[in-house]
Amino acid sequence: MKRTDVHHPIFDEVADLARTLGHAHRLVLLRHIADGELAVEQLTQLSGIALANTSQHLQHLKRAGLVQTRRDGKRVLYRLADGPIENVFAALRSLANHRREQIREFINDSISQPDRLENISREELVRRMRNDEVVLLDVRPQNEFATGHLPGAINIPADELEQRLAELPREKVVVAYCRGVQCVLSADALAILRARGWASRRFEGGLPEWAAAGLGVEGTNYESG
Amino acid sequence: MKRTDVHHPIFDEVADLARTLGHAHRLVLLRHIADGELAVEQLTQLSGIALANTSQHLQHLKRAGLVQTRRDGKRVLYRLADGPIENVFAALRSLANHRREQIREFINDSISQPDRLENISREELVRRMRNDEVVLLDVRPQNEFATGHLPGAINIPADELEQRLAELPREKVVVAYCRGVQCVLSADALAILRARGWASRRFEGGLPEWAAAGLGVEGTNYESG
DNA sequence: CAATCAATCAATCAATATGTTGAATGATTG
DNA sequence: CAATCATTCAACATATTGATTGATTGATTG
Repeated sequence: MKRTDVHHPIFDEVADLARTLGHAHRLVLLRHIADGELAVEQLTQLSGIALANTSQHLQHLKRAGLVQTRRDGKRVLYRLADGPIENVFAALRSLANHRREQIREFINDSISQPDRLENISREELVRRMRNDEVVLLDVRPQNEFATGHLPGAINIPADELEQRLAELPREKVVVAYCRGVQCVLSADALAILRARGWASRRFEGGLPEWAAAGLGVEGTNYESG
Repeated sequence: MKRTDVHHPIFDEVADLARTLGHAHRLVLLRHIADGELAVEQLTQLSGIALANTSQHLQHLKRAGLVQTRRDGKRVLYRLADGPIENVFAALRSLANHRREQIREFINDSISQPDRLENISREELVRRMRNDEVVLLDVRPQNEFATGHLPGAINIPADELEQRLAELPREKVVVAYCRGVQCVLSADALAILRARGWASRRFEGGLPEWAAAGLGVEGTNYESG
């Protein structure tokens, strides 16, 4: 009788879009791409996904209009397309968190609680830095660290952290940071640190928030970036 | 050993969620459920999806935590679960629209190019009104509407349209009109409606053409205006 | 131009997802 | 309790998706 909106194309379009986001690998890739233009091989390194597989997922993302490409010499650089992509991701993540909180009301999962126990505000960070209560841990790659970092920060890229934990003092609170809210490196670092029993927090805003607040940055040429 | 973010469970959870939204049938079902608690068979009627199939998709949604159920007699009623589900929906839809608009830029510029698929003639409008196939949408401000409007028209000023879309029926073609050819309100309205998947047309002549043709006008004192 | 590098393509297999059918369950009605 | 109604389950056929491998294309380098 009532042949309704099943046939309306918007549902198919939205579904396609959702399906494109429906694979962890593609989400991981998108996340990295959101941090800036990256070549395919860099993405394989960052994500640990096999080369051809990475390429396929990237093309899936491209077909869906979520990323765009340009060629630079022999490399193909992927960047985020225009449009409210981050909103979708944020909404999905927030919904996932909401569900997770409901399910795990009892369990104290340090990763899933993006709250006061995990994050440290810029204000609190500045105060505790003055009191020398914290150690800053920059978990970005070396080159990014060299360009600019928070004063006094130690640089241990996230993927080396597990091996180099010994370099971190036990007697202070470790505050990890990376490229900013959309970057998960510091969250990963926190998971590792907490698993190993370090007192640790995450400065979610990362370098961008710090610099935007007009606080000093150490490094070669952060201004030019 | 490289502990990258591929292993971060949030990506899997978000991906699961996205995959659940990655099928037009489930989106259609969700959409209906969002309007209120509904039983399975009602949903099959509304959506046109086969019974067992509907049930399966509903259970998929339930597993994903997007809907909840309760029993009422022999029927099982589905309702939307708590949490920011609508946000995800809205974000996805808005992204889909964004892409669609980019594609459409080649095809036509909806405001400047009168397009027969978009505009409805007075003759066709009259005919379809007689058959009760259309809903008239007056997008002018309230006071103008009060003075005079097409018979049976609903009044939703253009700038409130986005918030009040729920007031419009899905099963009829929405015909938007405003002050006449030189007024862009109805064109804006059409953009919104079509972006959200409404079957919609524009009566470009608006109230002036209607009245000039000697057709009846509802309202307090159109003559005096 | 041959060698090399980055990325994509093509082909395959395994794993999942979907739609359909008909049977089974759970609750209500007479 | 048998009959009925609403929903779910189970099983199957089919389609889609994902990972892997090796070949191929495009651009650069010497």
